[in-house]
Amino acid sequence: MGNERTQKLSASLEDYLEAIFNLADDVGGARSKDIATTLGVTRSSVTGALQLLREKGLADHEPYGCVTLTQRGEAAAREVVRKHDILASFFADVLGVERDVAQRAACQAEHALGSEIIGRLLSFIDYVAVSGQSGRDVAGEFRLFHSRRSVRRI
Amino acid sequence: MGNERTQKLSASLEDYLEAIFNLADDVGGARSKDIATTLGVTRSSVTGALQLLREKGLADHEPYGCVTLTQRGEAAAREVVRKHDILASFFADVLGVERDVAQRAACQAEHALGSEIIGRLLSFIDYVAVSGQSGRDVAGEFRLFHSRRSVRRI
DNA sequence: TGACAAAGTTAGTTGCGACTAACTATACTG
DNA sequence: CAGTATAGTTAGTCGCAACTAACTTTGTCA
Repeated sequence: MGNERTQKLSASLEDYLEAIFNLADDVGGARSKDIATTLGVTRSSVTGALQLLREKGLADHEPYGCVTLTQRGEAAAREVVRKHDILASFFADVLGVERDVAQRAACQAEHALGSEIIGRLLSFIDYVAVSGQSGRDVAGEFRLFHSRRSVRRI
Repeated sequence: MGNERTQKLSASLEDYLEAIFNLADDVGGARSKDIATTLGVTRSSVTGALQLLREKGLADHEPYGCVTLTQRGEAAAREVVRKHDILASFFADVLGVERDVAQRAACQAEHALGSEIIGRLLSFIDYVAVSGQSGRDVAGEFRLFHSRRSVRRI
C-alpha cells in the first residue's frame, strides 16, 4: 500500500505524460525538445520532469535518446487523453463552444475531474448524439435556446 | 495595465476567497481558525494567504480580527462561488451524480473553467430544467439511458 | 575529420503554498 | 485579576515546478 502504483500524479506530470503519448502517436517518438515546445516550457524543465516520471516507473529515458512510456505510464497517459477528449467533445459538441476554446478548457479541466464524472459525461455525449434519432436533437435545441437567451441579454 | 486589477488569482487564493465569503455569509464573520478548518490547512497557512489577499487589495484584515473582503474581493469571491454552484448543479441535477461527489468535483473544476464555458453550462442547466415542460425531461431521460448502459457493462 | 549548431543536461535560483515549532495576543474562567 | 486555553502570528523549512546560465553530448557537413 502507498507504493508507486497508487500515487496520484500532479497536473504537471499528467501534462508531460499526455504530451509524450501524443508525440509518440503523431511523430513516432518523443524528443525532449518537442515535449518542451508542446508544453511551452524549457528543455531543462523537461529533463527534470522525465527524471520524476522515471522514478515513478512511468517513463523510460536513456539520456540523449527518445522517451518511451512504460506500460503503466501509457495506461496513465491514455486515461488523461481520454478525459481530455471527452471534455473537449462535451464542450464543443454539446455546449457548442468553439473547437479551440473547448480544447484549451479541456486541458485545464482534465486534471480536476475523476472517472465518475468523466464516465457520466461520456454517457451524456452519447445520449445527446442519439437524441436526434428519437425525433429531437438536444444539442441543436440547446443552441437555439442559448442563442435566444443571449440575444435577450444584449 | 498589468496592475492589481487584472491579475489572475491562483486556485489556492480563489479557495481562500470562497471560504471567507461563505463563512461571512453563514456565520457572519470569517475567523482565521474557521478558514483553516474549512480548507483543511494550518492557521499559519491562512495568515500567509491573508497577507497576499491584502496585498492584492482583495481582503482587509486587522491582526487578531475578523477578515472582511473588499469590494473587489467580494466580486471575485462571488464569481468563484457562482462557478462552483453552476458546476455542482450540472453534475448533480443533469448528470445525476451524488450531491457530495458533485460538490467535491465542483471545488476542483471551478478554478479551471472560464466564463464562456460556465455561462453555457448555466444556460444548459436552464435548458434541461425547462425541457420537462415541453414534454420530454432531458435529465430523467439521460438517467435512464445511463443506467441502461451501465447495466449492459456489468 | 574538425568545427559548429542543435539537443540535452546540470547546477543554482525563484515563487508558491504548504508545513512545524515557537512565540504573542486575546478571551475565558475560577 | 491571575492563569490558562485558544487564536493568531512569525520564522524557518520543504517540495514542486518552473526558470537561466553554463556545460556536455550528438549529429551534420564543408
